[in-house]
Amino acid sequence: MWWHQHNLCFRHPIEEDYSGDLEEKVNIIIMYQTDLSIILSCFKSHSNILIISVVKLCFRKILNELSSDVPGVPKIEEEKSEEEGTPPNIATMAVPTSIYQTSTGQYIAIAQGGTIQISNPGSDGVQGLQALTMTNSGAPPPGATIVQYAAQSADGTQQFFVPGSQVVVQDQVVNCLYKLVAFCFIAAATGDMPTYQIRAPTTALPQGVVMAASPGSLHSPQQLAEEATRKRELRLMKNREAAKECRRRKKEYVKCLESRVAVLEVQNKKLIEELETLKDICSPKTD
DNA sequence: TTTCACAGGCGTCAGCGGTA
DNA sequence: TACCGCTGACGCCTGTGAAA
Repeated sequence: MWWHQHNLCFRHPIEEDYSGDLEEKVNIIIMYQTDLSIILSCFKSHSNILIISVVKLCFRKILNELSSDVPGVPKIEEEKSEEEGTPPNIATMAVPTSIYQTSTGQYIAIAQGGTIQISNPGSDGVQGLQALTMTNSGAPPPGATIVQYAAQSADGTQQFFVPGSQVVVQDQVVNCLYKLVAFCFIAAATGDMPTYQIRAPTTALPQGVVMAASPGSLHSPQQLAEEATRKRELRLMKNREAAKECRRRKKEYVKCLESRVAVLEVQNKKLIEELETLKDICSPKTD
């Protein structure tokens, strides 16, 4: 069977594949899922040549990726004769206008029309499973950006607002979008949209805080010392609140990642089952 | 009941990056 | 350049469950 002739095997990502980092776990699962999706789509198009090429490409990438991180996972040698350049019959896809790679290796593709596609290291090209569309029209709060999220497995498109001030630059955009994606995965999985607030930076002082006089109005060393003490207490109080908020966000983020892992593992299992079924159908009966 | 290990939360400090 | 917010790291405190 070509399956085994090409030293390919399919298995669900196991715990040993992960180094314990939750984000890495999510990325590895997405990687598997993306590649499985490509393989499945090839299966459905009944092109065995295409299947072999794509499967080899996908799994060499997966195994080589794992072999660099996980001891005991063998590398698959490059087969330049087949893989160099774009094979003439290999699937073609719409190429977005702009592709960026972040410092974490994620690919961000911005297509015409504003759709943002997120792909991960090890996935093939820019065929991301997530798509985000950002627009600034309509009637959202002033300065806000509408973010539409659509996943292949989601029933419908979710929509929510992100304050304009939260749209920052470079990797922070990626982090922000990834959190939104994780959040929407849960929403898509549970079928409802939980309450979620991106809080605007507070400008009001907490109760009990008294604004100090300007330094120019202080004269004696005692007044200067009191001013320094007030400033320190104010700074400590603000930092205390910031630390609480930071921990709350971190817990929420970890919960999102854990939920997403659960959802992706279920989806992976279904994809593998579907793949096994199609494999039996497509395999020669003599094998 | 007491002791101990562990987890989780909190306050603080330090360092980094963004901003005016 | 000073200021500010965010976050990792550290130490402390408290609650909890298991073992003696």
